[in-house]
Amino acid sequence: MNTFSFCDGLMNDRADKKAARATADQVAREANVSRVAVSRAFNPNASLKPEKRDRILQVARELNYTPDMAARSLVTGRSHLVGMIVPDVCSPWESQEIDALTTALQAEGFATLLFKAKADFSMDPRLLTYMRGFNPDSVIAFTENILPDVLCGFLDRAVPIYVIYDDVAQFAGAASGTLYDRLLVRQKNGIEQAVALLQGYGVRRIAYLGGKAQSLANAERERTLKETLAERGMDAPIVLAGDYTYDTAFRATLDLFRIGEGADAIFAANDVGAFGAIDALRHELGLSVPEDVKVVGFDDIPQAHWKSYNLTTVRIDLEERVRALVRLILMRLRAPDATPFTETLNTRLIVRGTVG
Amino acid sequence: MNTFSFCDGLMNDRADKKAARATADQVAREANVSRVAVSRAFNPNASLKPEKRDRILQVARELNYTPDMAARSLVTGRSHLVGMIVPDVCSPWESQEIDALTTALQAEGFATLLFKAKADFSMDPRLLTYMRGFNPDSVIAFTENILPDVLCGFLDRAVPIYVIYDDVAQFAGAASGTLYDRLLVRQKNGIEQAVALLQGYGVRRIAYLGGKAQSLANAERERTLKETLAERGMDAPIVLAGDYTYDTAFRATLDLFRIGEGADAIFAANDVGAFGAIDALRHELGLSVPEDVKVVGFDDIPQAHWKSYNLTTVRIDLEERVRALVRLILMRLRAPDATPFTETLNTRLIVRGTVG
DNA sequence: TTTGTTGATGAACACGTTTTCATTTTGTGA
DNA sequence: TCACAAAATGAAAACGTGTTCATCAACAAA
Repeated sequence: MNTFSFCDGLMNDRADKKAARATADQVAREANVSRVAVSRAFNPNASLKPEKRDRILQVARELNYTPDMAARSLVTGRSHLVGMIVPDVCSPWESQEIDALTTALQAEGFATLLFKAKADFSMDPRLLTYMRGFNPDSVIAFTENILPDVLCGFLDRAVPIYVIYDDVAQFAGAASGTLYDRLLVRQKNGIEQAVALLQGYGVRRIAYLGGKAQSLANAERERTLKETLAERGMDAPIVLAGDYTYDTAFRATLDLFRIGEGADAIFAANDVGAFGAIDALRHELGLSVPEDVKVVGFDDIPQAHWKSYNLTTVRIDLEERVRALVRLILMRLRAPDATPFTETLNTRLIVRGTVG
Repeated sequence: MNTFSFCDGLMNDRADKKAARATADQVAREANVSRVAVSRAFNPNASLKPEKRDRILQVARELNYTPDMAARSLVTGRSHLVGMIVPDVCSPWESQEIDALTTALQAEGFATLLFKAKADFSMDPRLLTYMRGFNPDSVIAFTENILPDVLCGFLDRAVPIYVIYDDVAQFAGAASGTLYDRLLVRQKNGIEQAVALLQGYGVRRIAYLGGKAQSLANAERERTLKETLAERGMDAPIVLAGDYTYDTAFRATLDLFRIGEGADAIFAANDVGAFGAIDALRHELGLSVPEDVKVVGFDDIPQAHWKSYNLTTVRIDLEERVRALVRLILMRLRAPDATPFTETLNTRLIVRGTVG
């Protein structure tokens, strides 16, 4: 129960095939054609007389026939599977991303193969080994401390790998060495707008409530915030440790005001953290938001517009991002050796009720 | 973009195999054994001299070899894939369930194959056709209006299918006709406790804020609530239409108090709906919870303990439920013809701050 | 030593497709 | 009608594995 029973422990008891699925041979026999014709009927670019194709598809429908993906994968080398490695499916932001990616990929004929990494963003090496067995055409990792190069070592076919740093996705192909396709998020815009707004309200002391320590997204946001404050001649932020969770953000905020010196505004590394901060301020410290303390989040998850929070937050457009990522994957699969692409997305501030 | 390009629109361009994965033949050659021996080395119950097995596994590690699941699936008839059909991955309850199921199944050597159904709980028939191609060993559907029998028609192998009604999971095997494995949730306990608590506070007029109309879970909860109220000699509830979303719950609550006659307590079909109701009461209607109106939810999602809501809710133990479901799947795969099993789970009230 | 039993071994087959290639059919213009 | 290109067709090979079956070695019991 505690460990994987993968790879070296699989039970390979043969399945009962009493109610076996229809095969291409059966369809061929029934329709008086060769098996090859059936195959061609299901491949739109193959040449086959239209009426013949129609008849075959008709018979296939009657027999409830579908090409077997395993067999197809074996000869084609394409599994039509996209592996996703996720530490926490419950996280609102990640679940949104999984949802949107699955929808988009499904429309392109790919199915999502979901794997759960460990909660600390790390990954059991055996998980990679296991995943490799399924031959995914591409891999998207939400796990920030497995670097593309490491992943590449395990997936030794030329599999496009995208590692999502929340902000950055990188591609690594065994062939392309250290050159990656990149999906970048320009944090600057949103943070710039947020800081300008705060400054307009006369905010002076800003606290940054961080995400997971290993998170590169978190590092990038912190760096950009510091840079922006400096450019505007404002004081450097007080940095609090966090881990993207509500509870940790809640406690960190309590500490900031009870033990520490407090702040005029809190910049949280993600929306869920912002919720924790808001609740600590309002329900435990007796402070009001935004009158006493202003709060800004990151992500703009659906919960951000709930009236209890009504959060002002820096938004990354999810649909745009997913479209871009899917486009990268498809292009890379089509042209494995093309020179690396780079797509850049913008962020912008969504102004709601927690500032001003 | 709008429709599936499944099945009849697949691009089957051959993948470049320049960096091909190691095959069992290569391992065999390198280790001076037959290919069969390699196969046996990876199947623990096969008989093979221990030292030979060790040597093979060693070579396999060096060559970074993993058995190809597609090939294995082809001959074995087992894909080690569990298909999940989900309308909304973002829903907190469903994402929790996906997360826990994936973790548990992964530990048993199964990977999760995720498909997205339409938002109205319905499913494109082509989605089933598509999924069938991957030969999942079992299917878990979160989509309430695809009945097991319909699913069975598409998956004509003896595939265990579990349809999750949030409260009820049923199994349908082509062989077993209309007899299902059943995973039941006893709603009665939790609702009983909630009603008793409300009655103790002198509540008289209760509103039931429903979930999706097609949802059987919703129907069951409404029915049980009515039954319980009747048993205790209380008035029948006012029933409001909903769809499990925050926004709809928010508006329904406004209507109830502005157009309708209001209520002393609101029973929401799920936690997210309860949040919508609470926010409408507090932030739009100027009423306080729990003093003016008491609110009870369903599910006990992680957000329920957030201070802004601190929701009193009827809990279904997720871990227990997932364990039971995985156990059912494994047993059914091991013994396809065994007589149907039934597991029953309980619910209980988690008392927090929205009542009392 | 002989017999019987158990465990290890590899050749051949099976799984359900796609693809290659040589062949046949169809269509088009002179 | 003929010649030629283009499209349609099916036989056979390939993909990478698990399993069956007959064989062989080893070892214990008679």
